[in-house]
Amino acid sequence: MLINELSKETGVTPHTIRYYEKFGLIKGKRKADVKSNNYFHYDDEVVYKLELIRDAKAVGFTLSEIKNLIDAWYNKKFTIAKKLAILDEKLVTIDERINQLTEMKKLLSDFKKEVVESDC
Amino acid sequence: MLINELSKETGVTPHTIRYYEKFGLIKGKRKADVKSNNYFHYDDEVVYKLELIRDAKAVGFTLSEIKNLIDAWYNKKFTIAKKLAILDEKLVTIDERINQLTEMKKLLSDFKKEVVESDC
DNA sequence: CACAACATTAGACTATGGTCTATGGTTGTG
DNA sequence: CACAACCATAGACCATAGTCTAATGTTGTG
Repeated sequence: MLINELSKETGVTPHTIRYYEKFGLIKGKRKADVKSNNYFHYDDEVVYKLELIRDAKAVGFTLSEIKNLIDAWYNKKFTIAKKLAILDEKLVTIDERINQLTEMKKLLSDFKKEVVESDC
Repeated sequence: MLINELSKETGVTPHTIRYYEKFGLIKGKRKADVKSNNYFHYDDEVVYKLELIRDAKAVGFTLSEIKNLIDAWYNKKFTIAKKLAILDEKLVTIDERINQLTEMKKLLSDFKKEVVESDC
């Protein structure tokens, strides 16, 4: 599929898709048999990657971290040990973030109680 | 205390403290009885606010959101209802983020299992 | 075939959250 | 009193993650 279709399928604008491509997160291919234009074609793997990017960004990973993750996922040159190292690192980060969020939640809940009780 | 002491106490650089002050997150006071200089003085409330800012930033709140939160905390002009609304909103955000992180954790854990199993 | 809709690249611009530099005045220790 | 260490303001600069514009070529429908 071409960039516009990919954009519609994923909700990521063509601009941002090109930005990600330049960043090395995804890759389109030019068809050798098409000589009249130089359009990039994208497959379902790219769709899945864009969804992964969206999710990973939502939890606060930077594009560089996501690149790392995508390499663990798709780069056949990476050894199993290396892939596991990347995954474990991200899992630790996620746990830390969940802990921080839980603490912040407690802080706000406690303060909320205070505010409610002050109303007497 | 002056800005340098505040910086040492909180680990936030004087530069960033001034940036936060310009942003409206904290406020120093000039002493009326000191005429020879125009130094700002900071009290313990500011120390606490800077710690709150550090924690809130760590969980992904923007400075604008934090400003909001600090207003709920310290702004005496806000009604109790308004304070509770702000707090509830932030609590919802935190829950959403925890859910997203939990999902991402599952995704990575599953993929990790796949990688481990591929090693047979 | 005109013309909209789509494709490409390169480069300028934006917001956020700082960080650094310049300039000039103040305070405290040897 | 020299001089380092400190304070203030203003404005330039940086990275991240886009977003927009310009210039130009291609494709598809009436």
